[in-house]
Amino acid sequence: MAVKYKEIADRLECEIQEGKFDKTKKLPTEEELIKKFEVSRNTIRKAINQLVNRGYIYQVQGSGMFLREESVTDYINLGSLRGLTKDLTSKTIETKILALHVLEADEVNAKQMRCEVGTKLYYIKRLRIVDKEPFSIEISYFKKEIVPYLNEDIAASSIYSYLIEDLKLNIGFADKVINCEKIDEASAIELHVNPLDPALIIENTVCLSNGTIFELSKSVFHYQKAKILNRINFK
Amino acid sequence: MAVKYKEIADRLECEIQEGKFDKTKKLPTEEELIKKFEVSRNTIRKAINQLVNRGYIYQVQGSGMFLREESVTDYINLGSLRGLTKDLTSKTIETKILALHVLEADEVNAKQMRCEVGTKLYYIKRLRIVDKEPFSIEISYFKKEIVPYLNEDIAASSIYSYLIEDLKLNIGFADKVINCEKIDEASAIELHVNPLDPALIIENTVCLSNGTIFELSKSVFHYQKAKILNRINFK
DNA sequence: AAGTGGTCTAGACCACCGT
DNA sequence: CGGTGGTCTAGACCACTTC
Repeated sequence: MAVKYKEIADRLECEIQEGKFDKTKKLPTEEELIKKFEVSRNTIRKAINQLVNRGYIYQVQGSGMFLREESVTDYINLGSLRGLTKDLTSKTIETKILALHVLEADEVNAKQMRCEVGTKLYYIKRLRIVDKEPFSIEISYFKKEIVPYLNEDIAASSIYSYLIEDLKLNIGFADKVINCEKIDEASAIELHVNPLDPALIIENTVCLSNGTIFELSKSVFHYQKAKILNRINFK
Repeated sequence: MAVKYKEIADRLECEIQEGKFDKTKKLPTEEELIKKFEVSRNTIRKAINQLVNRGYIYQVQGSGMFLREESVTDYINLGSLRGLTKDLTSKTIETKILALHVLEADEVNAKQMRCEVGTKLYYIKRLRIVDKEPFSIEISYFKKEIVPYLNEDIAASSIYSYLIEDLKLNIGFADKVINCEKIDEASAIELHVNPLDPALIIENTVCLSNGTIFELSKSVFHYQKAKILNRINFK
């Protein structure tokens, strides 16, 4: 990581997940953390800020830092990069690759990804299976220019781990559009729901830190199995 | 406001919305903003951070600060406090109060709001109408202890403006759970959709800065009219 | 009044982008 | 290489909570 505040944030995140502060639901004071990690106050506060933004804690002026209530159910977390694998920890997750090949951007794609028609894109269609039952259909496009290589093994495990750890991509920000539709016929069959049943849909546009769009995806979720959680801070 | 970085963030937000940087899609450098607002670099960076978190801009090390693409369509913004009125600016929005009274928390309410059974709650049911067509049904509970007074006028305009500007509540954070169901009969009639059509649902638990839950709400949206946008930063 | 987080300043050095 | 953001430090003072 090499950056102090992120390292501290990650360590504290681990401690929180291990239940270290569950008894009191209270974290050490800034002062104590400054001594523990031997950094300046600003650095500690930046680390804390990460935990606040990740939805773990909240701060109360004059009082301290407290754990937020844990969500009991398994939710899809909008703010996390690594998808289902990290969100649904209590479940078994499998992935079936339905398609994986390179194609050229048509006009629709090109407009959405702000690139030339004909730009090479990886096209991937995956069925996600949670606890042995179909959970979602995900269609993704990656710019080949940015993700030069992909295979079934990578697509079956975690694409994002590959992008971050192996390709060292710097992922910057994303737009997620959520809505709800009557499911299309093909998806209904694959997700084992009836035609015209509802479907929860997330369309995702992801950019590198420098602002370039590199991925577009559309996920169709089983309406009875998927719930999205979003933790928001107003400050 | 009284706090410099928020004031600067708000001023820059206005300038962005007015289209001041549309030509270049680039903001002034930190250096320039420091001179313009006569504050330290940290303060400017805190202000900028607000704009990043609000989804307006992104920063590129070594290069500058740039506007994010605007979303063309009208979306519900998960991260904003003021609801529809601010999200759907191009539309006319009306609110019909279907119910507004005080009741005592039952066991379900009490558990969700972490309060005693019998705690006094405002119960509000509203139909939101966008461009003359039914858009959503919203059921909210507010702790009377925290929101001692509410009336139809307030509930028909913006409850949150009232809470913030008049009651001076410090709103801290919220959990939003989004899912998709077959609509219930009553809502179907009110939203003018067919029974068993899909419905987009947001359940919302809102806390004050000190961590106390003060509101619980459930909104049922017209599945063809509501789209949610969430802008996420990974840093 | 003591404890704890929130805001702000001034300055140093590093990392990355573009010319 | 100059320009621009990113990280980090040290210290001051304020605002709120708790007792």
